[in-house]
Order: sequence, then C-alpha cells, then structure tokens
Amino acid sequence: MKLSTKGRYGVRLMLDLAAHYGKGPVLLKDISKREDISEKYLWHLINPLKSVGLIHAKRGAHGGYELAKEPSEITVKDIIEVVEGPIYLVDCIENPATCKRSDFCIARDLWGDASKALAGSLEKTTLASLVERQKDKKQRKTVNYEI
Amino acid sequence: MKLSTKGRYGVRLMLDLAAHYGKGPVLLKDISKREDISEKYLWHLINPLKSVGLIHAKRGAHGGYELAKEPSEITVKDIIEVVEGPIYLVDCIENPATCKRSDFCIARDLWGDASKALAGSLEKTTLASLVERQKDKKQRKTVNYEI
DNA sequence: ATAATATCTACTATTTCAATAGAATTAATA
DNA sequence: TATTAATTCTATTGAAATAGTAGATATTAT
Repeated sequence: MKLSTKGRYGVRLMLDLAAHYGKGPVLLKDISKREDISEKYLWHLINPLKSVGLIHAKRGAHGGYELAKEPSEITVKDIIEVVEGPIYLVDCIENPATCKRSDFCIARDLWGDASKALAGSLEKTTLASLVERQKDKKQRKTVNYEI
Repeated sequence: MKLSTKGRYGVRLMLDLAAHYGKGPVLLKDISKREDISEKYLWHLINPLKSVGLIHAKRGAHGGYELAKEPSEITVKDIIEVVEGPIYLVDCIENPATCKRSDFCIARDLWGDASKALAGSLEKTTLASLVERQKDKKQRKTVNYEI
C-alpha cells in the first residue's frame, strides 16, 4: 500500500510552486532542477493539476507556472486526488458494481473507514503549512551549525 | 493508492476463519468456495500468515486451517502487515537511504503522519468485531424481509 | 494401503507504473 | 515579422509489480 511517484512528486512540485508563490511564473526547467524530476515527467503531473484549476500556466516566452490559489487554500488531499485519483483504498467503495459482494461485505465498510481516516489526515495539511515547516527546518539547521 | 488483492483477500480469508473459530479446522476448499478465491491463490496468503503465527495448520486427512489466536486478539493491521508489508505510504520512512532527500524533506514527515493515521484506523478493528458486525447485518436483513 | 489434505517451487500472463521521444503550438520581444 | 523561449500534446517503450496457474510432493487419519 504505497503512494506512487505521481503522488510523491506531485506534492513536491506543488510545494515548490508554493515556495515561489507571488513571485511570478516559475519555469518547468527550474522545478525540474530543484526537485530532480525530468521535465517530461513533470508535465504529466502538471497537466491534470492545471485542468482542475490548481495551477495556472502562462505560455510562450517568459511563461511558466504558478499556483492558481493561495497556498493556504490547497490541501495535500486536493493534490493527491488529482494526480492519483480519489482516495479510496478499494474500488468497491466508489463503484459498488466492481464486486458482487458489495451489498453484504463487511470488509467493505472497514476499507471505507480506513480511507476516511487517511483522507482526513491529508486534508489537515495545506501547502502554506508545509512551506512554514520548511522554513522552520532550515532555521533550525542554521542555528545548529552555529553551535 | 489502492489496497492490492492480497490485502483484500487476506482479510476476507481471516474473517472466514474467524467466523468458524472453535469449530475445528476449516478446509481450504471450503474457504475457496465461500470467498470465491482460487485455492492456489489462497495458499499465497495463508503461507505467510501461518509462518508469522496467526494461522495454525493441521496437515493430512481431516486437516485444515484455524486461527492460532482469539479473533479478538487479531487486528486488521496485523493481517495487512503480513500480506502487504509494513504500512508506510512511502519507503523513505522505513528506510531513509532510499531517497537522498530524506534528511531535509518536509513531505516525508507528512507521509509519516498519514501512514500513522491509516495504521491507527486499521488497528482499531479486530476480527471479533468484524464477525459481530457481520451477524448484525444478517440479522437486520432477515428482519427486513419479514416486514 | 488409500484417500484426503496441506506444502512447495516454478512459471506465465497481465496490468500498472515510470519515463522518454519528438513534434506542435503559443506568445514575447527585438 | 522573425526568432526564441516557453508550454502542450500524442505516442511509445521499458521495467516492475501483481495476479494467477501448474504440477509434483509430503503428511496424516482411517
């Protein structure tokens, strides 16, 4: 039960954009360098995030990408749902027809609860709070070096 | 972020054993029929559950499988950890060396929290409680038919 | 002995995931 | 208006994980 690279990279990508929020469009090339993800692959993540209205793109020279909303308005759950699909541990929750046992299956209820717990945890964290944490961590690191 | 069939079938298998707990060994063949999972495939699930001490096998004629503990002592988390591996949404939590960013990666902390939320939810449910719920559901169904 | 049952190793098919290639489109600006 | 810098798109490939099957072996009750 692992997150795919889409989820992991997707959050890193959005976090990168959040860290540069308000400073104009960010180049794909730069994100690629900083996050160590190929431009080609990044595009597969950016594309759905753009079509769902989380990212805004500016084409042509001096173009690039930026968040379409405040970082405080975007949760990790929002991102994961776009790049990985809905947060359901099993298909039968979303779509009961995928399993003929759906009507009477007790396990199904269980997976529903667990999915909710997971989604709830991801919903608590916004991009803004992640950026904050990142700043804090850097701060602490600097202080440690001075000791 | 989906559970694999190992996890889904593994819980169904154990729930089947729990429902027959105390009534002597259960035949693989019977589990296969009831749960609609091939005997061959079931064995891939039973094997690790046995070697970890959750299931007890009786070989030869009149043999079969039974839970090695009370259903109230086995949680869904226990089962999933055996058939799917440890409940970590990303590898770098268990094994930081898998990613060179582990030291300073904020996303990593996030995935750690989410993994904990998920594991916590799965730990709350025991096989005994699932068997109870199953009985309740059947009860309600019968009552409804009588109306 | 025989039948019933679990155990094991190995293989194959399928699907999903990850990543790349290369061409097309758009817009700024000189 | 030509050029350059950027995003956009379709298609393809390679690799890995998942799912499932085959067929022979070992054990035990009767």
